[in-house]
Amino acid sequence: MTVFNNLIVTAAAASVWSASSINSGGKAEVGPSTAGSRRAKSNLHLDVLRVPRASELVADRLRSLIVMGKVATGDSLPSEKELVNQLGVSRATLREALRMLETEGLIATRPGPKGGIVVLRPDAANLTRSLALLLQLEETPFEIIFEARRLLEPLCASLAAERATPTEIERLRQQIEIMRQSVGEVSNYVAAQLSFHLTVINAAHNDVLQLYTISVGEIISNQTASVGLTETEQLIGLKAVEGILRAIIGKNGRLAARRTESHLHGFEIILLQKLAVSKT
Amino acid sequence: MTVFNNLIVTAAAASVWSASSINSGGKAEVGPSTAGSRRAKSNLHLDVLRVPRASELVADRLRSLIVMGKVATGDSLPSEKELVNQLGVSRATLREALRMLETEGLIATRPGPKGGIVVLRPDAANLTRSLALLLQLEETPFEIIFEARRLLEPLCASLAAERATPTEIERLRQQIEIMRQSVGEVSNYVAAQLSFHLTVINAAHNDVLQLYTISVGEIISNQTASVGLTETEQLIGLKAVEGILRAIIGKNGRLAARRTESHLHGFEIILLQKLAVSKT
DNA sequence: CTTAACTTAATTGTCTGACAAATAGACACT
DNA sequence: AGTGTCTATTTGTCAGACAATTAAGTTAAG
Repeated sequence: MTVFNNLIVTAAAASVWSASSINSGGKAEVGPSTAGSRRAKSNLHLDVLRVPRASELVADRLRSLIVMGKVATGDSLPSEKELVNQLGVSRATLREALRMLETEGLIATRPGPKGGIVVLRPDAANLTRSLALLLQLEETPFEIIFEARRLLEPLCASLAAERATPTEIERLRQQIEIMRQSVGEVSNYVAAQLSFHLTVINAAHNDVLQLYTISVGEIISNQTASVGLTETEQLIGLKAVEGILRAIIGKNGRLAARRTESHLHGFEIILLQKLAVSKT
Repeated sequence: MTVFNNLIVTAAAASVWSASSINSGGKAEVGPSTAGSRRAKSNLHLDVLRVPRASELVADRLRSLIVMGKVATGDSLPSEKELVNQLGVSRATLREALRMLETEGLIATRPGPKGGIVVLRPDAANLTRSLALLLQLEETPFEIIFEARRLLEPLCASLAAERATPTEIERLRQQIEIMRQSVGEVSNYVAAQLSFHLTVINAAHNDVLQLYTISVGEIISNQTASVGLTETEQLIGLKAVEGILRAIIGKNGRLAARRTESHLHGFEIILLQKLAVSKT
């Protein structure tokens, strides 16, 4: 159970990985053979010196406090006045740091007594925002996003079949029961189905996969929240999730994956049709 | 080829504050049955009113400009002075907005003439940061992160086998050639292998999957960049990627996936051993 | 002619002090 | 019980000043 010590890379250098972002081109162009300079060039390679701003340093310090667990979720940080005193920076600088941490989903601020700076527990929402931004800029089409979910969620279902605890299976059962009872009331039905999916994803017991699947799912449901479902469609969905649950109970990962895939696929077809209609 | 219109959800709803957020318990406790109030309670449900800050509105406006393509990547936004004039807000407010956009990876600022506010093309790095933050807070163990990559990258390989273009296959060939020539020079070898992996991931032609696989890969290689590889290990790796390429050329998705999985698995075992050693 | 040192101007980075706005609580009034 | 009013606290915004950084031009020395 080895745990990473320091996953977060402070904005310093450019990460080796995404050398030239998503643009597949990426000529690299590393060669030090650009010119025949007279003076002998030493091979010593120095990274460019990034001079950090005060506001970045403040953000780093406060972020450390939070991820180190020095302040618990829900606790308040000292007021801006106190932080200004303790850190020895101006309020403007401090506030710029606070906006950064806020954008990272680590804190929230509110005016008034009893207000102040509160530590949050970041959830998948930030991941979703980052992803949405990138997809928007790439003008990624619908179908690609659907495809990604159709590949990821079955993976989760497969793992869930191996790993789901009795408690989780019981919860899945309850959620199906709620779905059955709320056939006809679209918003309740949809909410219950969402819970079912989330529980399956959770039962995969892999945080990374879980976060990914949730965030691609959030993007889709943000876009499709408005479309309704007929009662027939709801009944079909109900049957599908029952089949998924049976596969999970039977610890049949392949079957769970296949059923999840076809469930999602069926849904996507319906959604795409309705969206196409509502656009005209 | 339907494309989403507006993927980005502006921070509006989701009253981060007292909504109990992620606290797994999540009893919800919404029921309007808390008391037997005499006066009839209407069922009307109103979301809490989020009063936006000026700085948030400014950030939204500028973000729109960028994602709408009104300003191209690499271009400069007007200087702070001009923006202050045009938007009618104080410089402090503007600068808080700029820090938010900067945290989102949309802009960078630099002092001096020829400096200013330049528009960036966000890449996977932000996604990686968000993910790293979440994993650090959850204290997600090594093995889970490895597992995620071991599930995602074979998926990419499988898709790549179906979809890789001749150009991409040619590039893969070249990268293997570079790997072969740089056996013995660890850093060059590792860089070439990285390029190979990135090209495979690219060839899957699914942006979402691509971004996910890259970001989990970045997290891993940020942590393991320091460990070296013996010449024997490099030769094993070389054989492995040759096998993957053959499977891709043969359009055999399953085989490509299986070989990628075992390649990664072999690597992980080596890495975990070396990390365990270097910790003692 | 090349190189080094200096000046200049443009832009972001930081600081200070002030006031506005939002909010929780106490208190008086009906 | 409810409603309005005051008060104190905290964040939100503003205005103005100066410091730090940097690109380009200018001058002087070799």
